[in-house]
Amino acid sequence: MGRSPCCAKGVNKGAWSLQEDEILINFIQTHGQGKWRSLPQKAGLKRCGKSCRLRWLNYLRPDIKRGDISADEEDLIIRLHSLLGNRWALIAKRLPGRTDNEIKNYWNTNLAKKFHGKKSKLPMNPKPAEDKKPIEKSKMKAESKSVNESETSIPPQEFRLSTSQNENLVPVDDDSFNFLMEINVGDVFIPDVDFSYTQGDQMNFHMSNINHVTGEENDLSPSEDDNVHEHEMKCVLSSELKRVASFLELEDE
DNA sequence: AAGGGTTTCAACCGCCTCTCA
DNA sequence: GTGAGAGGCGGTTGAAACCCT
Repeated sequence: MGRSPCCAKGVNKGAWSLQEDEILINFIQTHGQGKWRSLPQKAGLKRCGKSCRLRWLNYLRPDIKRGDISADEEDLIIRLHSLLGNRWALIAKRLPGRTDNEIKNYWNTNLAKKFHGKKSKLPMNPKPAEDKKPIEKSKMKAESKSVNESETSIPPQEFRLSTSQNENLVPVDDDSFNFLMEINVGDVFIPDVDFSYTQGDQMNFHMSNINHVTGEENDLSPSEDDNVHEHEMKCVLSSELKRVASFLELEDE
């Protein structure tokens, strides 16, 4: 009947006591972390191994940063969430000392309401004019020329930022995937492009709400020219995602 | 002060992926 | 190549804290 339960009966649940915390900290300090399933028994804790892992990673780890999320951190969370979606662990990797659980909670309690249903309305950092380089549609199409023509359909699936094995990255896990933002960390900029994905033979592709150099609202509404075939879209997205992956240093070692 | 509603966040649950024999 | 076990992850829950009347 499926997998065996990860936790044996009789383990403690709920909030951790100070004594339990001390036992876990002492054990990990002397033996290191890992082997979570066997840890409770070895440490003498009446806890599930996964519970120990979670307690350590989310609360007891010495490098946990306590205190409120700063404005900079919030801004980064917003931008990364726009790019990565609910991939809290990935987002947390970009915020030293913050845990995926903390970021997830922060998003759900503070930011979700703010941005729910507000595509392309994310705050933008004003940038010097020379840094603004919206993708040109003509360039997009030119890039799509290299696409493997034999590939005719892409099943909806989760895209991966890892590019080491899949030369052609495959979007998308949602009805839409939005590059909503202009990433501004380091020297890499991801232009503010909205890729609307429609399941079927074609994707409707259009750039929207591009924050131009002047800051003026653009009027690039979808048109015939904006429609590209799915595999072309794949190529474009692949190119963009590689840039993102490179920027985020998320590619496989 | 009381109590009812709302918010917060630590912890749990269950599925997915990875690793190794 | 395959299956089992362990780790990782995102969604969800629920107790405690907080707020409002």
